[in-house]
Amino acid sequence: MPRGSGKVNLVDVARQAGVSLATASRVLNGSTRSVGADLRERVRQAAANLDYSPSAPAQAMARGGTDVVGLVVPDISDPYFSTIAASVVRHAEPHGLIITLASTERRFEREAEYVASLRSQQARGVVLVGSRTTNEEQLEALRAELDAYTAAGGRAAAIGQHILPADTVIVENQSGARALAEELVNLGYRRFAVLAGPADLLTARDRLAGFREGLRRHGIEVAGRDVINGEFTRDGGYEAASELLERERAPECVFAVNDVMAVGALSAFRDRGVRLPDELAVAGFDDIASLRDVWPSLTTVRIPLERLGEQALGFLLDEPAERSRTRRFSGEVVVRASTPPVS
Amino acid sequence: MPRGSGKVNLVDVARQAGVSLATASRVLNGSTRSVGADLRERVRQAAANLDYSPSAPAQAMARGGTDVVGLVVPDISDPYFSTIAASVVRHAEPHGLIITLASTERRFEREAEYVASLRSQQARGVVLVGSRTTNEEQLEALRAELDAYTAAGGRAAAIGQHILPADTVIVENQSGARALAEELVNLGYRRFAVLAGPADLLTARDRLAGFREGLRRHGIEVAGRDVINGEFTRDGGYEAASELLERERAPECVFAVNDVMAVGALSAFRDRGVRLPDELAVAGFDDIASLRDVWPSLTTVRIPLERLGEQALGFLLDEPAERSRTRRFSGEVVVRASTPPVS
DNA sequence: AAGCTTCCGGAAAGCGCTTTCCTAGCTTGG
DNA sequence: CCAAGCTAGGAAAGCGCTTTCCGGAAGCTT
Repeated sequence: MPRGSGKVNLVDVARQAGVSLATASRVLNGSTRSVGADLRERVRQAAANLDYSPSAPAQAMARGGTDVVGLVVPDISDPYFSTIAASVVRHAEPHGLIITLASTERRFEREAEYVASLRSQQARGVVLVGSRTTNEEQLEALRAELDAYTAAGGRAAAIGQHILPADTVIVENQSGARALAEELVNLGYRRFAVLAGPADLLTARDRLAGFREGLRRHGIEVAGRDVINGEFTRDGGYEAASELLERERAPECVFAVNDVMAVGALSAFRDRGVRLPDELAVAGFDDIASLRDVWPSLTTVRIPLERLGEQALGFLLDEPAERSRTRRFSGEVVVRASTPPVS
Repeated sequence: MPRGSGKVNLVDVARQAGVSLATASRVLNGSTRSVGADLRERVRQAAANLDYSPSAPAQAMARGGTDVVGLVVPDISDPYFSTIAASVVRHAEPHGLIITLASTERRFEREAEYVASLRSQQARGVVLVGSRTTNEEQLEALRAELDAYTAAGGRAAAIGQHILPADTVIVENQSGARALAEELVNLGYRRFAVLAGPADLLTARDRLAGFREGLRRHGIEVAGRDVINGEFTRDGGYEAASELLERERAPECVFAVNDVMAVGALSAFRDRGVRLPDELAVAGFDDIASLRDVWPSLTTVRIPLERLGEQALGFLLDEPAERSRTRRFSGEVVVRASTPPVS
């Protein structure tokens, strides 16, 4: 490559090819209008010679839009979200979409800021991942921002609960947790405790509610004191589990509302000398791939995480619909070593 | 917010405020030039009223640059990379940088494409994460692209090996592995095997070399047949470990060159009925946080992953240096349950 | 062969912003 | 009291591209 000297633009290419700016542009972006084969070749050559790289901002301006899609997750280092992110990135690439990543560090009020930033960037769409809180103020701010964004032509998709003005991919938390509960009862467990995550996170609430419902079908209740709230993280699970062990009456089986908490709980129990899985059973939710190697391997509810991002992107690429759409994915109970049958 | 009707620009704001375009611009981007307090207030009001959102592409054009930083990782769902990504994202935010994420799915030839795309986007910088292969052709393509990018004013940083024309954050793989080897010998192990990852990945090679060097200091060799190559992933570890068990003479201790492989190996051993950790010890490398809950907990080499992204970003924000800079981070051996002292 | 359509290249009008460059109006000092 | 010096607002020139809109040339039709 010869000296491009870093500042080659279409004008240079056109000049070198001996054609007009318009022609050069037409050749280079495979436009609808045809261009003579000879000129086309000349332009191609010139562009290659000069190592021409089109200015994306200029294109965005002229075209009135970009190929950027914003991805907003609560915490990219959490394997649940990084798996979803991977699926979004993977499916974005073939469509020529560029993914912009934002991690709110679970400070949900920042989601609105990111959406504002995406509007400013003229991003084509946004994918909001993660559970929403019940904080109405935050929700309202986010909704307003999303409305402004879609009014400006942006597309929005959410993965989680359907409480935003956006096409939504829903995980059937409640039915999954219910099925899990029933399975655990079938295995012979009767006394349960739940590590329930933050009280205001909808995902956590749904899973708890579903779990309780499943138990209730068999006449089993979980007392409020056996439901321990905490962070939706590994450490949150560890702490909640530790707290649980202080109680006088230990449960037979602990349901952590996600896998990340469940493995934290596993460690907490082990650190206190509990013999797993015989002395205490543990179940999780999500079936995170990178957590499959813990011992005892987790009984959990498998979510098709790879599909979630794909579907969300699908929404963005589809024609905008009149009303926001919904796609539900259900989970599947997977029984593993952490919940052996009660003998 | 009144009807912005989605298409408000600075001209509208200026008109509503009854000032010129120039003044509106000066107010809104806290420019160097002062503007009378009254006008300033009028512009602010107008912008708020109209729910004005500046066009980032237009700004990029006029300013000749963006605040975008590209992050290129081999696989965002791998906890090693997602941890680094988290640290990059976290430290980007306070500087107003926007992170664009690309995951190559370990197809390294795509790194060059992404750098080209970033040049086109006028991105401020790029952070390339991950081990390089020894494939000279790929390396050359990437180097050429990076040179073109920096020639155009972009900044580049790499996390991994210093074989690219970029400021580099280096993990001291070799010395870390050496220290680990010596520690394992001190614990009483003598017969080792290594799950070595891909033969052409520099990181994997360095760790293997360092490990061997450490053993050699104590007069111990690892035969070539006890070094098993495979993918740098969990499944790669599982498979390599399975292969190992077919051998006639089992080792006392297995070193997997990263934690992800190590946990895969753990599962493989367990699936074959090996009693861990007494019958067979396992050690890893990286000390991935989300893998700390496996049992037996992994002896490993702790890398300050959170610092890596921070430092890389630091390079991008610094004044460009004459020659490319280097920052080294060393690992620290952490002994846990997976390698009990040999009695 | 004249009138039509078709085809293809070029000129030019933006896209929305930043930033020089001017200029009018004030302040200030000798 | 006037020249010199500031200050702050506005006009306008880009930034690099896409895309109408035009017009000349070539191909068809009858």
